[in-house]
Amino acid sequence: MVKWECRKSQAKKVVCIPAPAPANSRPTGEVVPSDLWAWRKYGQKPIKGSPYPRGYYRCSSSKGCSARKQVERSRTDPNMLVITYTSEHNHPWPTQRNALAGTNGVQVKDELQTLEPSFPQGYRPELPEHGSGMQPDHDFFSSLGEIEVDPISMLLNQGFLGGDEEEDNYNKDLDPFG
DNA sequence: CGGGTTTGACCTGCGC
DNA sequence: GCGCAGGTCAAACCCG
Repeated sequence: MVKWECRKSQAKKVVCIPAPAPANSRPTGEVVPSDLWAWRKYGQKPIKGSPYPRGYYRCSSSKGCSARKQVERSRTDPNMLVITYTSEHNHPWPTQRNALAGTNGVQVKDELQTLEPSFPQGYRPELPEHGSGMQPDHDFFSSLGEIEVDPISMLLNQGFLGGDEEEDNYNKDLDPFG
């Protein structure tokens, strides 16, 4: 499901997820399931070999965050989205989406708790607490990859994907179109 | 008014 | 060296 590519000393994570109902997507944009991080789109380009454009997003949760992600639609499976994560967040969790609510800074947890019931295996994301300070190169994101589970896959694994067949299919025939 | 999205231009890397 | 394709920037626009 999750693939890590360690080229040029930079980890790149590629995840394949089923695209939400087309009716949900915007005319020119792709609707991406919330992965708890706040993303700001900064570009879009048509990709050669793919009839669908690719969107470029940056993390807007934190100013100095270098986390980026690319969202493109699989051309073998128009109903599938391929999200590529580049770099990682240099901050724990969104500081302007839930934590900023003012009520408290643990609302993020609430969101995860909602997901928890779907994970009988007992997966519990380690939410870095905002008081313990955050390391510039926190391994949080990486650890997600180690266990091959991350917020977005969590959302999708709930039932969208029956298995890895779709992903496998995507990876083995990448050239039916030339 | 601020933040996010859209969209064209610009820059860079790679293959021929 | 040139052209292509991918990636990023930045200005304009839109929405809450």
